[in-house]
Amino acid sequence: MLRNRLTNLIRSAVESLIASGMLPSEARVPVEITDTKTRDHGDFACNFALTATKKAGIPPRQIGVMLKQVLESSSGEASSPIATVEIAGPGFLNIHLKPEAVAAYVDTVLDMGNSLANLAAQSFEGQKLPKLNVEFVSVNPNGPITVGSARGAVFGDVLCRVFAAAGYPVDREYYINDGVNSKQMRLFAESVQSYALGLPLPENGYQGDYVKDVAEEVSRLFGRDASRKEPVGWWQERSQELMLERQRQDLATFEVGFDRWFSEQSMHESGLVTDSLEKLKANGSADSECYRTEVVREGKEATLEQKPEECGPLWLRATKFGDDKDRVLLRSDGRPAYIAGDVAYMESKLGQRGYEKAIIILGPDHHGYIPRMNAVCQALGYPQERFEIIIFQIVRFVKDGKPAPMRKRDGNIYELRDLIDEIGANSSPTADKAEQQRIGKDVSRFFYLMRSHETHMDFDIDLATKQNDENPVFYVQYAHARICSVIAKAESAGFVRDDNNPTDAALLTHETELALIMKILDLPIEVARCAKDYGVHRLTTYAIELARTYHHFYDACRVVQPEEPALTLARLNLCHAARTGLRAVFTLLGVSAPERMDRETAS
RNA sequence: GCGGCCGUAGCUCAGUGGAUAGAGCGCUUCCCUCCGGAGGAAGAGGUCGUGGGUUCGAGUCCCACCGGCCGUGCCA
Repeated sequence: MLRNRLTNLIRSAVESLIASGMLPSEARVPVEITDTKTRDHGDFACNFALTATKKAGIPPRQIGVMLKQVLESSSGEASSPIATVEIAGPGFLNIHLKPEAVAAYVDTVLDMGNSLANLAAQSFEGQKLPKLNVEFVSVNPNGPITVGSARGAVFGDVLCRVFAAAGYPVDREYYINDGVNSKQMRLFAESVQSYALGLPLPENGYQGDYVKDVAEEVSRLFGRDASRKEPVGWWQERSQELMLERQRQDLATFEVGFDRWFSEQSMHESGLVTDSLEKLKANGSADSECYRTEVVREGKEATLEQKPEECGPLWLRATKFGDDKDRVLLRSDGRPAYIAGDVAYMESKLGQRGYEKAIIILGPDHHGYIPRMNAVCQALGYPQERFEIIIFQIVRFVKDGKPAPMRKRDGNIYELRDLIDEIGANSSPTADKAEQQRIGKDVSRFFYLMRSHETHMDFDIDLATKQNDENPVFYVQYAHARICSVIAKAESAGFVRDDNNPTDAALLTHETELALIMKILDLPIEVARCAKDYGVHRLTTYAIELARTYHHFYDACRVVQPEEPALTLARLNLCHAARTGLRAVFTLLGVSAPERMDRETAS
């Protein structure tokens, strides 16, 4: 919007200088509008003169002078938002905007309403955006959603919300590792069975309350005596189903949802696994020749060596596609290796179901996976650009200032649901369960999202559960509650926003008013950037900044003033616009927008 | 060994190759005749791990080193 207009203005100014011969055509470098750090540097800055100086062969300040002339000569026209241009430092153009041009955007924001974030799509205009499949979480159905996997869950969730706002068609998917031959799933089933029937736990069996929960649920649903007679396969099916249900519930509480829960086993049954392996054999990427290829490194030299191997397994020749070693697809006895499912799954996404790009979000223990999966992608004949793995880094849990194991005192795994419940109970002891979960969800989501997914993160459990004032989500939500309160106050004084009765936005001239408008307008730009570089944590920073900008405005400008009805209405509109902006970020972050916040006073 | 990530204020961390490096918490002051004080204003606090390089310009990009965390399977 505002930035686009400025970019276009400067671009055409450059063109006119080139047309009149004052700039050589080589000077046609991209125009970039940047933020300024202080008010002294204007509302926006442009570094064109600095970036173009070399190609133009003209000193930066001289280019600046020419641009200033062109831009200011047209600033008298009503369509130009530019008031003045200054040349500063080595050759920055500091652009000062007309206050009324900024103020006019309040109406734009109000018109957009809930779809404000969708303006991000403007940054991708003219681009064909690929149809995306984003797979994330995908925790094995033999364990709960832990506080560790929760990081990937919120990250993936918000990333998908951002993609959608930016205009990408996107489907979210959860991969269920439910292969019937899985040893781990069998052991899990046996463990559940032991708990349910009071038998001794198998060696290395699964322990913990969640296993007991599943066991009790099986007994409740099917009867202890009836289930006693059932074979392990029956237990496997039931315990897997119930475990998945628990995961689904926890994710729902966390406001993370999926378009599709995709079963690994279904691909074995439908023949897709076999078909995909045949495809690899047919195109020469897989064979059962009697050798094994490995990359051998000596210093910086790397060579491919073929080593003798007993005949039998079906090999994916992954080394052809940059992997370190070839991978077994079918074991010597004909049973598929795990990666066979991955091959079929890739084929399902990029082939069968026609997604133009598949993204997988994985934890830090998976980066050995990247070259392997890239090889799978290429072996199936798909270009590398159509597949991407995003790794989020580890969450380290800290308690009492020391690294803490991911288990609670009673030895149970720290589940996401425990975290949500603890935060909610501590911050609002007397609220009902649903309200506590809402608070726990808001705080934990925000906490996870504050850090970049690609950096390590210390999760201080004491901090998150006890000292809630330190969590900025309350600061941000308070701004929203405050706006609601002001709007209610205005209403009781007889001031109501009315689309049919336009207000005079030009009355908004105070520096904090203009700063607030410009901050709201930044939202679509932030969203577009997130869609490009996946840095969704910046949305939390943005939310805090927007809240702060509102508090500044609130402090400096009184909204409800019966003796100034026109100004009151103009400021009321600004409040609505700010609330629109806050709600838009909240929606992206999956954080609620409470209209009032009542602190429980600790006695 | 190989690979990934990190090192910025006392603590937890932001920071798009741009000008005087920011925020929250903590610390020291101040501000309700006023729409919610979960707020605002001011102050103290920094060799951006070290050393080179790239360029008009580096916390940001490249290389080396130091320090920390993690991963490295014919497992699923």
